[in-house]
Amino acid sequence: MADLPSRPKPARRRRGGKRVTLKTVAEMLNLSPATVSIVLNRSPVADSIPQETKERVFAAARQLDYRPNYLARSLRGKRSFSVGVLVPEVSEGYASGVMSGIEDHLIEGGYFYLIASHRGKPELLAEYLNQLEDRSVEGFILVAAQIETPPRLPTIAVSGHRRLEGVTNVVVDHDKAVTQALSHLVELGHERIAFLRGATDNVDAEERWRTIERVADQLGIAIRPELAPQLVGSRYGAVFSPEEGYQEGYSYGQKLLANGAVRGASKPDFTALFAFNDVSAIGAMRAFLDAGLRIPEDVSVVGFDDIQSAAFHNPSLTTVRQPLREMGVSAGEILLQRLSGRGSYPDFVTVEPQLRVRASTGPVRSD
Amino acid sequence: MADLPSRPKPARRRRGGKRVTLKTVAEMLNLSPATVSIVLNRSPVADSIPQETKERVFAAARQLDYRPNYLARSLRGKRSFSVGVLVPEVSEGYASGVMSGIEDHLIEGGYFYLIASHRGKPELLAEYLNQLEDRSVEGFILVAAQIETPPRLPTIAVSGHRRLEGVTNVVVDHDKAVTQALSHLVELGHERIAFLRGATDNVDAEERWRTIERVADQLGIAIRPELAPQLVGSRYGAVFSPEEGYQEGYSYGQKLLANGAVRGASKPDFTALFAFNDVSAIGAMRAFLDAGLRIPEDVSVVGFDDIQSAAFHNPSLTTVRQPLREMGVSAGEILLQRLSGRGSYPDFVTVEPQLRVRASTGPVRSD
DNA sequence: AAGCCCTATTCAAACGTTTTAAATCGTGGC
DNA sequence: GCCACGATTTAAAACGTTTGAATAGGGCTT
Repeated sequence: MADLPSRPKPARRRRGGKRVTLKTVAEMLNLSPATVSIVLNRSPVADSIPQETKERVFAAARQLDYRPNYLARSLRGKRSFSVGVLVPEVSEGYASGVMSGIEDHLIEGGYFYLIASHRGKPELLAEYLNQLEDRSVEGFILVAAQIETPPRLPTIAVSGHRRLEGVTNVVVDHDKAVTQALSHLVELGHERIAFLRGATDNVDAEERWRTIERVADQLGIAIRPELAPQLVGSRYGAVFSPEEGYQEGYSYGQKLLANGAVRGASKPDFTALFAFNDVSAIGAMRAFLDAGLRIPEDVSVVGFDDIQSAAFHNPSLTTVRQPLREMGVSAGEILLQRLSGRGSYPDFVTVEPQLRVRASTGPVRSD
Repeated sequence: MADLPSRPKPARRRRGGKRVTLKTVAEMLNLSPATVSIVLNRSPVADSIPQETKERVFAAARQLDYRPNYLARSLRGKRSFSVGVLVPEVSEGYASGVMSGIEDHLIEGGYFYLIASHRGKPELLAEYLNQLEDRSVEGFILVAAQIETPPRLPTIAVSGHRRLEGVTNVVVDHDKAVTQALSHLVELGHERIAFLRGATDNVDAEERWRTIERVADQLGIAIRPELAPQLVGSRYGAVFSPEEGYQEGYSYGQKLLANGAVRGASKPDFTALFAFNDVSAIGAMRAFLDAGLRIPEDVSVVGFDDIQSAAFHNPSLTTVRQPLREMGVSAGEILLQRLSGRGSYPDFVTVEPQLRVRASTGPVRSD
């Protein structure tokens, strides 16, 4: 790869205008295609071929700029060196974060990936799984996808949750994530905390909420249902767009202010918000600011994910970072391992969250 | 597609455990694979096949859940129904915006796409172009990629600039974009305007700057070199990351404050900034805010792109929206047309920018 | 009855690999 | 002079499809 740029312009087509194939190379050397193939692939049988012949083959291949035909090779060898990646929407921050990591090991390992957006629709997801299988992908990486039945091929689910036959789940350690966030608030003196719960169609929502209930209980935090509304999400059929997420966060922020309103007081009956994700946190912050509240003096806000803009918001957002890129890297890596087929594979791979303390959280003020 | 979910679980493998192939179907019907293929593909020759036979074929195919093997079909037919997409980095906002549109028509047209990130490195780009060509893609879509020589396959360049043989460029109308932005500032009374120029490795930088010089001249705006520094960008070899972009915007914001400092005054010698893009605009805004300036009272800021977080920033960012998704849609559409090979194709396709006026711009104050 | 055109279907090659079993060819042992 | 043998190399099948040429049967014309 390093020497590519300096290499002279490749021929790739023979003088006749025909593609350079194994046969072309073989004819040039007065050998058979079989021999050339064996040498070029360094197949075990190549041991019995004298060094001198090998060198002739390599030289000829280089001279003609022979490039094996992938389709033919895959057809014969039943390996396509491709995997399918299914995301809700490529432009959505969570998915694109994960995607950026997927590539790392896959391409090194000689794999490329085909992408499709399922837009949260189960029927589209099913359809694409079929189409990609028809295209002979060797495995799948699913990001934020709900599946009931395991695909027929080796599959890695990023932030999946179910234990399914043949599926490896790459998940963030929710217990640690939630504990970090809530402990941070507790240390700052917060006791009355509001929450935004994830929508039912979000793969992480249920697990995370269960964890929150458990950890809150351990820390002695009471959860008041009217201050823990569940986001609706974009539902099946809608395109997942961050704009909608912000809007939803905004309106739920207003809702929280209404539900937590204290007669005669300018401040609501909670001092902190733990949102389901950064997008909704930012929307809610905006609602708080618009209502004349100060952040973090009046209300502290904690998000989840650490999307790109979280750090550059004003005020910058304290959040639990999910290492999206690393999760993508793991997914690619594990799929590669599974495809090379050595033995067993894990059901779950857990990655570590990290609390990023920024400007949106501060100590409780008792004025 | 609509009836897929309700369809009973497909067999896809025959009782023997062998894949269902054309031959399987043919044998079941006592016909030859050729006939089955002709019928299933509705090839012209199928006219001479009686309706009754056709129906038998369709029925058998459905019953066995026959799915043609893509690799075999592509090998034979020399069409892979795949295209290659090259972006700087999938998680980068510009690229993912475009990507989300690319998919629309491609998948409808039976195409999938393979993605790779060139990370701004020409040698990686060249390498991937080769690898994808080896994989028999039928064409390319390049996003924010610098190429000197045209690829061997039909290519659409999104925000390319050069006129290259075989390449269709999808570009935003820079003249309109710049005119809208600068007119807006002029209408607000701004005369002393600072700029951030795009880095040399950015495909849009040169074109946009030339346009700015021209339009500024028309509008009677003087460009002062010390207030129009050029961003350095991530240079070849670095991963394109928004974080770096923000940081760079921040430090260039500080630089502008230094260059534009007026002895004894608390405000700099410019009342507005037209940044190269939203990321640098947001970084610079942060620098201004940190320096105690108010936005837009002391300095108005205009960005470019309208990335997702522009609207939700505080203050929200006035910017020139590039219809990224639409540009992706166009790219996919045009490539599809070119692949289906009807006649000639355009060199350039221009899309319309749109000024989004938000809270970061306001009238000049003379206090 | 030969020739001919239709209709319905099939043959066989081709796409470019990989792989297994087998062919070829000295060579040395007996 | 025969045979086994190691060392090289190859023929041929297989992967699953598409397609242009070919076939078989039958009815129709002259």
